[in-house]
Amino acid sequence: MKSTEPACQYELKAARDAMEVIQGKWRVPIVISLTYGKKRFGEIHRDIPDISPKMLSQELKALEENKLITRTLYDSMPVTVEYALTPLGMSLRELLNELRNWGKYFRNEIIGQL
Amino acid sequence: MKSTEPACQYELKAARDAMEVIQGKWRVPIVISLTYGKKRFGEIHRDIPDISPKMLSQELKALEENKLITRTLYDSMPVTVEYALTPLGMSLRELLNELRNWGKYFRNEIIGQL
DNA sequence: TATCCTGGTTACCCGTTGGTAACTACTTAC
DNA sequence: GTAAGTAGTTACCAACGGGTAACCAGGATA
Repeated sequence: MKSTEPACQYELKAARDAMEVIQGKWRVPIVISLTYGKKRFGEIHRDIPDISPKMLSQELKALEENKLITRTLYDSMPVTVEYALTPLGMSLRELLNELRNWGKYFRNEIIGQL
Repeated sequence: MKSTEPACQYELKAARDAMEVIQGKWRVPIVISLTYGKKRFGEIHRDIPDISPKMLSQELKALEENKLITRTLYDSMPVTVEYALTPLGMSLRELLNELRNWGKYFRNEIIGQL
């Protein structure tokens, strides 16, 4: 009996890399919010009303460290900050599409039956 | 200023549904292992050497509850148990592909630069 | 002078996730 | 009798993720 799939190991590592970046309750929602265009802190917050400022700030930092978003500070009258997806962040589009598609499918198949 | 994207709310919910099912350190690896065909407990364990039997058992139960996999017990000489993807589980293929593709891309773009 | 807007930070707490080690039960092989 | 392979279970514990509430600073507005 084959003990393991050799190719499997490499595929597993790639999937884990991706999950590490996406993992957690808030990163996917934040990135999705930014796919509609650059936004300010408060605008993202209004897109995701149940996130606390602490988590939003923390997760934005993590996304910036992973080069998925940029943070731009404007020295306007009431200091404004704009967050935007980098090309790398935008490259998540397809993955996020699949995520949403499958989420809808799953809801119809399983959750809908309850 | 627009306070929120109306369509965004529905999209966010779908993505969250999907993430809830996939979330955690081990579910994606387990499902990927099973995309290579039905497997026994020990075979999955050999595909994912760093998972403990406790976690493997626990996550297999969770995946079964979400109707992604089936568990079949065979009354053979040394009791064997086979896990296999359901059609719903197989419907994750595209999502998992995107996950792996993006993981490889991310590794090249970011991790590779370090 | 007080309040609101901007965009956060800090301290504290709790529940879940996941890790380790040991143990179970049955059968076959040495 | 002892080990090894089947498929797990149990108890105990540490770390992290995330929630709440309060607070901060600067400028504008009333």
